[in-house]
Amino acid sequence: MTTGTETTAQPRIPLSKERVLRGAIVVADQGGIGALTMRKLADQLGVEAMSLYYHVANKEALLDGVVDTLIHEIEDEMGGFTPPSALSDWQTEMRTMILAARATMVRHPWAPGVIETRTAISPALMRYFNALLGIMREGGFSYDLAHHAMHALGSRALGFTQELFEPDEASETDAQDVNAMLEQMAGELPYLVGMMVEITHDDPDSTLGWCDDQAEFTFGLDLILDGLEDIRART
Amino acid sequence: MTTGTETTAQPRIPLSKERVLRGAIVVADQGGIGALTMRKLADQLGVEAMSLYYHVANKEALLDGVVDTLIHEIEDEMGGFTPPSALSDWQTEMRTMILAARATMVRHPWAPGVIETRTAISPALMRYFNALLGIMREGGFSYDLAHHAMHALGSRALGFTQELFEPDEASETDAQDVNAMLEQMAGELPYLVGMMVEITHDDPDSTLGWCDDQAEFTFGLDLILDGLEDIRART
DNA sequence: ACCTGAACACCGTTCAAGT
DNA sequence: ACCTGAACACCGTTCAAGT
Repeated sequence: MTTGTETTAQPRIPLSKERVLRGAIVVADQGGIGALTMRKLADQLGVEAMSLYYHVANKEALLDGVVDTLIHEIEDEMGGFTPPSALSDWQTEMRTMILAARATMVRHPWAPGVIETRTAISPALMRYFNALLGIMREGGFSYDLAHHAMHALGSRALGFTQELFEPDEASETDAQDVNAMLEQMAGELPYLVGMMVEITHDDPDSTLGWCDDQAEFTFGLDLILDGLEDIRART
Repeated sequence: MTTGTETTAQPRIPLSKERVLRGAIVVADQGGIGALTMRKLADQLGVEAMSLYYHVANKEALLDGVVDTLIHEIEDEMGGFTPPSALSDWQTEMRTMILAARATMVRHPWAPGVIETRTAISPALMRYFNALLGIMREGGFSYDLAHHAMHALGSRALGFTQELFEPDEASETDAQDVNAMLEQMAGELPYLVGMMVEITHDDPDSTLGWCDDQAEFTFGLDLILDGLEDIRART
């Protein structure tokens, strides 16, 4: 009851589902998805953990809501998932939309992991997909091809991909360590070592974390979009 | 000490890292990844939870080992990740290898989720990648293009993709429910509804879980492989 | 209507101790 | 060398109770 400065949490504003969801995003942004526990979220909101259950059924429902909020964020930034403008071709419209989604994923690196575990599809996500399908339909796709296209894109449709070789960000292996390691593996893994040697040679600064994620993302995206356009034009 | 039948666990065989890892795979296969706790794994092995820590540093290390074992399984099935045979083109070799990996993922549906969370790369996975790179190199790829290719494939290189619209397997929504739902959404989501109507119309049996995963996987895979071949042939 | 305290079942993990 | 018991810090969640 001290009238001291209320720095982070203002206990006066009553809780609401929206405040809970926004709080969850803040917690995950600051501490990673591991920090998003009911207890820590409650702390962040200046409340007891059990109060959250009044606004959200359980943690799964919380995560569902978080994803929905995030997609909503993309929608607002784009000024709504508007119907295709017919001002440009389907491919550039699709590219623009997906890269906008990607920008949000880059701002919330923990989001892909959460999205992957959802079993229900959020209403906002349905609107997003509807918009992508609209772009393809107006661009001359059959529903059948558009359906294949969604599968082919997979998570890339939402602006992220599952990399298999995620370089360990924690271990700051420098170029020298890498070279020693490569030397050792060269016998068993000639092609892998060959690739890494060539790439680190072309770019002296690069180490194991050598990849330009944005460039690789657009390379893969365009590869798929170009392939789809080929099929569309042929049929 | 009763000489009764030792049904599941034989406490006589001493624990070993291999037995722990194989046990973990059994537990996950039977009860899903949620069932894979140190305590339940210990039960399965007829041992106390704390005994596991003698053979495995912690749960993260356990999961690292599980992934390594799984890739090893692929390797054994294929008779080793042999160098390219030069008997066929790079594209069919790549396809064969990736579809073999996929078969293992289908047998262990929880595996992709575990693989995604790994931060270290397992030795077996390195051999797998080396083999893929070998196929591409011998097929006429530059290391630069092969590198792009690995990124473009992402998790598809290991036989799985992240779908965004995973139909809820639990809810057995029948065609009638789906139609009612579609009716309701038609105004806001015309393209999404249009696609689903057409697809459920073409195949009267199909519902929300309408997709042939294997067919969609190969469609996306071939789209990427064809695109890569185009680039390779042009340069 | 909205929030809380105490309690429960379940985690991963430590550490000293047993054989 | 290999395994265990007791204990700790931390989860999500329930339920009856407070205002």
